[in-house]
Amino acid sequence: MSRRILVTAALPYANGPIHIGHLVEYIQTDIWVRFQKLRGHRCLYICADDTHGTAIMIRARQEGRSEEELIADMREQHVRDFAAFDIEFDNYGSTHCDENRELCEQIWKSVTDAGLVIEKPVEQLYDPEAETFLADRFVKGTCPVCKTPDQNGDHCEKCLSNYTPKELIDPKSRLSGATPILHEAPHRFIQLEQLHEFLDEWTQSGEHLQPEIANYLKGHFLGDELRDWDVTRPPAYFGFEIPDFPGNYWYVWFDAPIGYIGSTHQWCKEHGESLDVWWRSPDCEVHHFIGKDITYFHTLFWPGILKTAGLNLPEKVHIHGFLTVDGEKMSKSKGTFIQASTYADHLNPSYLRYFFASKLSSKVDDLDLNLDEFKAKVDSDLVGKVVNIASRCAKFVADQPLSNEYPDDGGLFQQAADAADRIAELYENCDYSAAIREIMLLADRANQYIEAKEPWTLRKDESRQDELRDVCTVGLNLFRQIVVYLGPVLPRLVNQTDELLSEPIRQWDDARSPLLGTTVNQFQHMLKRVDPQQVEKMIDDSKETLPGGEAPQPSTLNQYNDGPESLAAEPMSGEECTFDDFMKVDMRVARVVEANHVEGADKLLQLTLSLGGDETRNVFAGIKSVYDPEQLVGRLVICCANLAPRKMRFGLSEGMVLASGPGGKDIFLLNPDDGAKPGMRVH
RNA sequence: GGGGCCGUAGCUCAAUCGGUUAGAGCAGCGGACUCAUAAUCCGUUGGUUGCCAGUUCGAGUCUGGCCGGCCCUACCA
Repeated sequence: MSRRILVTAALPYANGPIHIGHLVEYIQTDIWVRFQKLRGHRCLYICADDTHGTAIMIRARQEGRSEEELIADMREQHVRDFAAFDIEFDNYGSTHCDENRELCEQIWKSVTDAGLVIEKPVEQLYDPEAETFLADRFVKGTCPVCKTPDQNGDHCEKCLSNYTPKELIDPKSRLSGATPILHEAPHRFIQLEQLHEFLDEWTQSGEHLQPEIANYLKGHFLGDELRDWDVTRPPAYFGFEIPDFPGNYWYVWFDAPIGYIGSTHQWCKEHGESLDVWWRSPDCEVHHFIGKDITYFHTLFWPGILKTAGLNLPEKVHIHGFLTVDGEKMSKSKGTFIQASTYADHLNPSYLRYFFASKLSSKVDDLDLNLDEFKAKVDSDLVGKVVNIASRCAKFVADQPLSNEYPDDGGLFQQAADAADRIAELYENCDYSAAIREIMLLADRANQYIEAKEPWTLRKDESRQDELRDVCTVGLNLFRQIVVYLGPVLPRLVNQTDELLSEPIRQWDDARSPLLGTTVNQFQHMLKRVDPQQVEKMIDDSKETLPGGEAPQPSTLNQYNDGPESLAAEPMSGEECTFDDFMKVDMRVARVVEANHVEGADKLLQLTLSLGGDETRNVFAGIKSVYDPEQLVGRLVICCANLAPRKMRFGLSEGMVLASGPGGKDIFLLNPDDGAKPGMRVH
């Protein structure tokens, strides 16, 4: 029975390039879609760029062009990157399109009519110069708890405390540097709580979500009242204006998932189909593939909206974990923050498709790209086992036809044909790694068969040429079965096999009947081993392209705009320091009780530090270029109190004041947060 | 602080409802072969299932505690 299936992958944000972390999802989804199509189902792979929000607006301003120009540019890059990895969308749209706007309006009307929308005033910091409200991460200031300057609007890196931007001391806009003003504006909220009962049932039914996700929702959200969702933004904002709320815009997270439908609508218009067939039909299964970071939106908010608007609920939300590289978070400094285009410059995308497939399961676990394992797996499985089968058979029958009758192979072909359902079920359940294991088992058996039949011996005997042809007929048919099963993962290998055997693979069931009498063409190399030098180059290139380049992600990594210059100027020592080593250095809070110029010294100031009580240290510090003695008296500093005393030209120095910076005008004394007392040890 | 997930061979992972002697692949080691991209084939080493207790005729699996890792959340579950 043929199914109608609509598949989506999460919409990448139009604020940065695609990297290999993104690719886990798009490849996982692409494999699933190709699998469904190969099985003969009607299946659409829908995606789009997510284009709205403050970040896009700000970036467009910084680059001096319109948002439309920016997102058109990004979309082009994204499309190119996806194509390089054989990720084949049926439609790749944009949330900034007429179709999406219409759908937003319709759906908004539905949730409004259902009585879910409520208006409440929201106080937020407003940048009077940039004329926009500021999201928390666009405000900086001094932490209200520990008084550390230059902290984010909602969270202090130093003392890890959370607060609201309103509490921030001396707040500044990151956009214009202006002091933000507290403004109140009306926002509209969706009262998700009204759908609580439905969401309980839908998430806990066991049919739509992985069990760990259902548990997570139950524990984190559903046990309590669901919070109202703020889904509108006052100007200025790049998005769609709301018809019944003039001057205000839908929050990007409202129109982003609707983009799935908007993009489908575009496809429908092009193909003369009705949108209802895909989104308002019990006969259509909707499947979303997403990363675990956006679980909430897709498992609570989004089903709630769909339900209210009378649209198809997802049959399944497939959630995957994050990608790590060599066991760690992707890192720019280590060169493991690898962009799709950088990868494609050096390595064959099929490798990555295969590697991801061999690691992916239906669980939410993170997936590790260990580069040694990557090479070992591709070399051993794909080149050594799979392609090798064709490589060791094809040349014996090049430019000749295969046998007209399928020879006795001891049941091998039938055995592999019987695996079709089992492998299909594994693909269907997203247990790709298990499917790959099954398929590799078939490859092992095929190699064993060839080993036993020794076609290279047969070739030498004129009287056994029919036998040789039979052996190759078996070998190449076993190879072709494997290629059918790997087809969703490796479309290029399918094409190469089509050419070799002059007969295209069209469907999953091609694995059930052998190919006979077809002419075998000259064998061409299908896949090379992974070149370790290229892997290295890719890592090197990833180190170079990022600093100063375009912001890859609106993540914490770059929202502070901290460049690598300081670290580069003074690289890490690379030497490890044990805890005991560290404890040998006795650092103390100290108060500067006296500070004087030193006659004849160009850079030095003489400081008298008090460690409390009678304990003092005489210290010469090279900070004259920046600090006046007057401003130092009374302040707290950190000093090393057990540094061996050193006789200097101007006297004995009994310690060292801690400061950072390259020198000259750039010297920054360390100071403890309020509350610290002279004499306290620094741990 | 609270919660979730996880811990099985050197590495990556299996093991149905609690059921026989915990299995594969890769790596390693020994051999064979020489068609094939230094590929392949045969054989083989390798385990206190993180630790401790408990339930049970029987525990990798269930319960409690501890250790370690990842993640989510935060004067909330």
